[in-house]
This record gives sequence, C-alpha cells and structure tokens, in this order.
Amino acid sequence: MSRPTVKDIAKHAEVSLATVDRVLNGRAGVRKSTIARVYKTIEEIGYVRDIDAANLARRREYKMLFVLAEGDNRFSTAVENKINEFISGSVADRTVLELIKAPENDFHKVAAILNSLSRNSYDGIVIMASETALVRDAIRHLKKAGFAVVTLVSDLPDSGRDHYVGINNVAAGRIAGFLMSRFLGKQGGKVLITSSSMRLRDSVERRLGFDSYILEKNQPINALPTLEGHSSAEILTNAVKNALSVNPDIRGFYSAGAGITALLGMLQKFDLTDDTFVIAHDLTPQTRAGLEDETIDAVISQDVGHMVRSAIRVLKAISDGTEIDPAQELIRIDIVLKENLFNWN
Amino acid sequence: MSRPTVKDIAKHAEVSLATVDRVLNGRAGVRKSTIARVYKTIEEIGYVRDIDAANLARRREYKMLFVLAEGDNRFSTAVENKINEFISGSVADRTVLELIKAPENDFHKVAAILNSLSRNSYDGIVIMASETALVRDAIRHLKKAGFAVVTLVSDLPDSGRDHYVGINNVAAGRIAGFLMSRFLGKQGGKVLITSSSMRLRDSVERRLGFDSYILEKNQPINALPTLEGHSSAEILTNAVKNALSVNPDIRGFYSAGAGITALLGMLQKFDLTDDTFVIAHDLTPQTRAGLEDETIDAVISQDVGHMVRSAIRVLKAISDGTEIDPAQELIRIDIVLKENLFNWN
DNA sequence: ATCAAAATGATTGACGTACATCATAGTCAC
DNA sequence: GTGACTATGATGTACGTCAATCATTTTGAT
Repeated sequence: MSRPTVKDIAKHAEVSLATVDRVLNGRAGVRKSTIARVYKTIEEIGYVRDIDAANLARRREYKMLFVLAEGDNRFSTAVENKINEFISGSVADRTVLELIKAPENDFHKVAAILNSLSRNSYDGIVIMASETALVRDAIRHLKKAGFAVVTLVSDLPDSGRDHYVGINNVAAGRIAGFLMSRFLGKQGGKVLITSSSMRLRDSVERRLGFDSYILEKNQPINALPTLEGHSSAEILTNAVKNALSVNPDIRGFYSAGAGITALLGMLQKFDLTDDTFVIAHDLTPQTRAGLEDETIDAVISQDVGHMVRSAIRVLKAISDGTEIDPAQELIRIDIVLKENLFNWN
Repeated sequence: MSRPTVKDIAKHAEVSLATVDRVLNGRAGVRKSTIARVYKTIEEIGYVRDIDAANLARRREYKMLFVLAEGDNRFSTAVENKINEFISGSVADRTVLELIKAPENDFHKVAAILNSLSRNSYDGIVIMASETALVRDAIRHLKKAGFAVVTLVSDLPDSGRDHYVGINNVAAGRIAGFLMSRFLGKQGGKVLITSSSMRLRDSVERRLGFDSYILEKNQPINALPTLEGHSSAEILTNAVKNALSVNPDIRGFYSAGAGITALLGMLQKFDLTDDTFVIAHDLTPQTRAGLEDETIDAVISQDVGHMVRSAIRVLKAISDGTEIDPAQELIRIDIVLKENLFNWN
C-alpha cells in the first residue's frame, strides 16, 4: 500500500474532501467533533501531507534574507562566499536567497535594515551581528511581524529569535583551554589571549570557557588579560609587542577573535614560533596557512557550509511548522590540526 | 518573473509541449537539430526542472536497501540504530528504506543477498561489509543490473560501486599517529596497536596511516605489531596481557578496530590507566564512557547520522542523474575528546 | 510525384494538494 | 415553521511535470 492521501482520509472519516481540506488548512466552518474525527483518522491511517505537492499547489517560494554585519578581514568573508554559492545554486528548491551586508560596527544600519522589512517580503531572516540593544529590539520587532528569525555564528539571546545556528562559544573556549593544557603539559606557563573586541559576545564567551576550564582542572596555566585589537592590526601588534617584552616567558597564545595575522607577525619577530603553542579560531586562508607552516598548532572551527544549510532548513521548518532534527542541526565544534586540514576544502 | 516552465521552453523554442517533453525525457522521435534548439532555449531562459513536480507526476519512490554485514558488539550497532531511525522517520520524502543484516563473517550470505536482488526491487543499495572477492563480484553484478551502489564505512574499491560514504582510513590512522605523538611528547615510547582483524580493510589502512605518520615525522615512537582479536574478547585479552608482560614500558595504546573493552580491562588490571595514553576509533557507548572517565584520551570518529543521510542523498542523485555537492558529502574525521564529547548526542 | 517513415502538434488525464465557489443539509432562536 | 446561520458536500481549476494517444505535417528515398 502506498502513502495515504487526503482522499483516503475522506473515505475513512466519512466526510467530504472539502471538509478534510478545511481541517487540514485550518479553515473555518467545521464542527469540533468533526475536526477531532478527521485528526483521529489521520493518526489511524498514518497520513503525512505530501509537502512537495502542497508547495506545488501553493506556488510556495521560500524567500530568505541574510543580514551580515561584520568586517571583511575575517571569517565573515567565508560566510559571505558560502551564501553567495547558495544564492547561485539554489534555483531548484523553491528557495530564493538574498544577502545584505552592513559595516561591522554600524549597528544603526543593521537595525534600520531589519526595521524596514515588510511582512510579506520574506519568510525568514538570518542575522549575523554582534549583540546590541538596537539589534535585539529590531529582532523582537521582526518576530512580532511574523518573520522566522535565526541568528548565525554569534547568538542574540533574549531577542526572541527562533533558533541559533552556530557553536556554543563557551564550550569552544573550554576546548581551547583543554588543548592548551595538553600542549603545555605538566610544565604549564603563561598564555596570552587576544581578540578583536570584548564587546563581541563570542569573544567574551570563549574567554570565559577558556578560564573556566583552566580553573576547574587546576591547570598550571597563567592566562594573561585579553588584548583587544578593535579591528586594527596596529593596535593589536603594539599590545602584543608590549606583552612579550614584559613577559618573555609566554608559552601559549590563544587568538579568541580576529587578528591572527598581527599575532603571528609578532611571534615571528620575536622568534617564538618554535617553542610556543598557538590556538586560533575559525578556518580562514590565514589560519589555514598557519596550520600548514606549523605556526598555528590548532584551529577551532565550525563548518560554514553546514551552518548556511542549517539556517535555511530551520527557516523552512519554522515557516512550514514542521519539526527539525536536532541532531542534524547541531553545529559541531571542529578541531582542525595540520593532519586533518584536508577535511575542510 | 518566476521560474520558467516547460511551457516557456515551448514558446521560446517554437515547438510544441509534446516535443519539449520528448527532449526532456529522452524519448525518441525528435530531430537532432530540434533537440539542440530546445537545449539552447533551456540555457537561454534558465529553465530548471521542478524535481518535486516531476516526482509527483512520476509517482516516484526511491527504494533503497541497506545491507549490513558486521558483528553486533561494535560501531555497526550505531549504524543500524541510525538506519532504523530513518526508516521510521522518512515517510515524508518519497523514500522507502529497508535493512538486511548478515553475520559479520558470513560473506556468502552477503553475496547471496546481493545476488538475489531483481532489477526493479530497489533503486539503490548501501553496503557495509568487509572486503571479499565474493562481495566485490556481487557488487559488480549489481552495477551491471543497473543499481546505484554505495559502500559505507569500509570501502570496496574496484568493485565498481558508484560512491564511498565514509572517512579515509589512512588519513584517520595518520591523525591517530599525530595525536599519539602529541600525547607522548619528546619522550616518545612504545605503542601497542590492536584491531579485530587485519583482514578488514579499514583496520589495515589505519595501521598504515599511523605508521606512515610516525615514520615520516621521525617520531620517537616504537609501534609494536598489531594484535588481532578476531571478534573474540578472550583472544585479544590474552594477547594484550602477553604484550604487557613482555613490554611493561608501553606508553600508548591505539585501538584501530573493535575490542576496546578488552583493552581497557587489561589496562585496569595492570594499573596503567594513569600514565598511558589511549586512542580509539568510533564513538560507541564504550568509548564514550572511556572518554568520560578519562581512560580514553581521544576517539577518532565519524558522524553516523551524516553518513546515513549522505548515502541516501547520493543514491537519489545517482538515480536522478543529478549532481552531488562534494563539500556536503565529505565525511569528516572527527576528533572527539572529553571536552567536546557533548557535540555528539 | 508518391508513399512510407520520421518528426511534430494537439490534447487529455493523471500525481497530491490548495483554494474558491455554489449548493444543500441540518440546527437554533424566536 | 420561518429565517438566519452553521456545517458539510460537490465540483472545478490550478500548480509543473509525465506519459500516452491520435492527428497532422515534414522529410527523404524511390
């Protein structure tokens, strides 16, 4: 026996097709008891709506908007490229994707973009932006207007977003702490931590995770205060230079945010590439090169392709009111070493 | 403008719908020049066949068979569970899955199952079995009969299979070598390697990868000959006991195949859990517990859910003659540590 | 020029669902 | 029991594609 259809429901429940249709699509004019009977029949015969046929009949198109608010010198370029890849490729699956970018720190622009969206322009919105009250409010506004909203890479909790697509950054920081402990061994030592800005939620969380691991496991590691680059290679370079002058015995470096190039530059200058360990985040051309020439020991990363696919799947599911498979949507914290670098293309 | 349809092709190419249909579905009775004209128009207007509508009209159902030939004390149980999960869940997507199991070493049964399949019973076959001439020939036979065939977890090259879903085991072995080197540090030491049987392709390849890394990087590691358990905990236990008696200074253990329980038992008996390092393959309840209580230091794994999904996607793509996205189908070699264990549910 | 064969057109009915319209049966208030 | 209303039935069209049939035109060989 092949899959039951609406006709089968009608037959078994002894109602007309029209009534089944009314129940299925929540249209008015059906007695409560009849609705119950229809649903009972659906259970019994195991009817599952053919979503493809439904979409066909509906002339359904999923319109989705990606809003990226990040600088262009980092990981976000990879995200952008992936999205563009999907934009040109996803003609076939009733999905129309659009991408709007905003400067890294222009919260007002991000909020303005989000606030300008009218109800029927998009089914779902994907937002990658750092956490600001302005943006958070804009997302609340979106939710009220009925959009499906997911956050990407950096979460905005309490914004009312439906779903967060990305890794748990506290956990990522803990893994960094774990790896650093392994690398430094019983000897331990001082560790320098850099990030672009501690205003970014992900950087803060990673630092938090790192520290909590060190503390909890009582590791012989002295983690120095975070140096912030504020998107400026010069500022970070100088900060690192100072720190290295004061602490020539630093053994580990953890780049929790952007600015890996500046850090590696300084390491080379101080001739510290051999005896120290470097852990960075996010696989980019820079970190990839660093792994290859062994100036970086480990990169903690997340699969951009998987994230973009996941965001789209989740938005579709929200729009359709269908279930999502948590196992499939969980974004892994990948540990990338020189030896398994080939895994990421 | 919304997506172009067959009608648009007909209009632009100045042919009838019937002719477009003949071209699109490879039916006879169309002049070469007309075919070319139709294809040219398709290019021009950017037509993409609506595969959902097509499947609807075709009443297409993808019937797929999983054939698992593995013991029940290992990783294959996880695979089996995942498949069963999909069997009960995939009513919605025009996919019917079936599962047949065979005893681990009963090659004849596997071959018999494969050889008994008639052309129209299934669209695609997923095979997880160790490498045997018998099975290889059966796969060749399947391909001749027109099935789409993919191998799972353990590849069978030269069998004519369309695709292999799983990790590169040589690379996985190299990663094991890398991790072991890191763990043992400059001091190095003896490493004991176990597997269920060196007849299994994956075990052989992992050992190969491990050795090649050690050799290539000139690591101070002395890898002892592989101990085989042949699916018997007793045999493996005794072998490990002997090895430990002869070499009380073993510092590392690499379980390249099954039999982790026997190995851990011996470690406990010899009170070696603290100063030694253990690397195992595949996340199972056993290895998971081992990571948690820190008797295992690292597990090299592969995401079973991703593999099963990938196998299904690939078979569909082969049946439809559509492209696959290599980035999406690449199975990652996951490095699981206690700290990122939560990533896998 | 003739005729068969090949190429094309025209048309129709399915697939499973959505959505709209009009008709009819039943129910309740007064 | 009349009118207003609610619940249900009956039916048709559409979505984009597949598949089949029959009719018609074009082509190529003789």
